[in-house]
Amino acid sequence: MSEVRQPVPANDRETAANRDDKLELRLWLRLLTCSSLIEQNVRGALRLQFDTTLPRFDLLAQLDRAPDGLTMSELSARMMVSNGNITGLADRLAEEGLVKRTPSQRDRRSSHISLTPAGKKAFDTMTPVHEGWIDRMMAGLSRQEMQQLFQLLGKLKQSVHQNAVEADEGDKV
Amino acid sequence: MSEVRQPVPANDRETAANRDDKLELRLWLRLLTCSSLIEQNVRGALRLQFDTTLPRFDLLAQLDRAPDGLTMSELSARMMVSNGNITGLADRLAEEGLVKRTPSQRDRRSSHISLTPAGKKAFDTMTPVHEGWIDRMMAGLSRQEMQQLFQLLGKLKQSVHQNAVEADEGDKV
DNA sequence: TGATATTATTTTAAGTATAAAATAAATTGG
DNA sequence: CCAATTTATTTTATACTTAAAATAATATCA
Repeated sequence: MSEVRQPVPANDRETAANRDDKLELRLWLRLLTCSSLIEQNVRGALRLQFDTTLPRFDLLAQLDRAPDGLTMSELSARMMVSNGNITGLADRLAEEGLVKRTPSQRDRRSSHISLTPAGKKAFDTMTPVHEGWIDRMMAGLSRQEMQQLFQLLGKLKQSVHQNAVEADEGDKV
Repeated sequence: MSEVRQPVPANDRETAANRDDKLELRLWLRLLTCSSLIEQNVRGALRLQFDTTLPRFDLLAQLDRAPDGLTMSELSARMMVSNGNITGLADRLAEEGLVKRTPSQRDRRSSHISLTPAGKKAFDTMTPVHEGWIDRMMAGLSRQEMQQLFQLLGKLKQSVHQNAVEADEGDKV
């Protein structure tokens, strides 16, 4: 009847998971929903506007913040993915001429990955646009809400580190 | 010197990304860090304790909450992954005898996926343990902090839906 | 020293994920 | 009714991701 369609809740992980579930579980599902939502948006936009992927952009971003380059292990830790994953990603980006490997002098096992000029240029083109996407997606939150969210997520992060299910080394925060 | 090692900040996406970055970006990186952390923990625990994977568990969980089963499209929407992904996952789980496809009577294009008794049993074994992992990882937050976080993430979710970069249909919440 | 352990990376195999094209069935509008 | 469109799913090709094994180099310490 009406020409104005009412907003309809999107179907996501929270759809059928509610009332009777514990707060912890609902919180996790909502956190995952938010994270996935933003990730999908960024992923799609990177593909459409720059014909690249999120892992590639992420790797370039890590390198941009580390002018002296990073080892494979450091990249693996910061991006929180497996070693083998980084090997493949770095291979592809090196093929495209965006990153280069420099063998370490002190340790012949490791090498430093860094941006090539082409890689730096590509990243510098993308990053302000990327930042705009993030700003836009968070536009519905006030400054204060963002700060509060940031602080609460900091607490959550600490809690997960302290109570990790496995690999509980006890000395990471 | 001391026998008591001091906690050392873990290296993650936030490591080199700070001071000079905008709040929005830092918030996104922290959100992604939290999400990845929990995900990795759950993934590892599922593998160690039940020799299964997160996508499989996730699909079973979705079906458990929908006793009448779900179509491929519904699963795809709720798990926020592509259609083709669901096809493959459902194929593997069907091979393992945990889910079954029932052709729809009304629409010959679609089928309903549902848990088999074996699938239900497997899920019922895993879910209380899974819930314990989540509870444990969130143990550092008070009830009130969890509620606040839940509420703020709700706002964020809404904001992302409203300001999506692409596929902005304008009628989903 | 030299055996042992640890660390850094790559390789392998399998699974997970996407986008795009293909297939097939249902819906819509003339 | 029927041509055109939309919808549901699968297929294809490629990329990403992991865990585990393999390699190779470094560190440790009796």
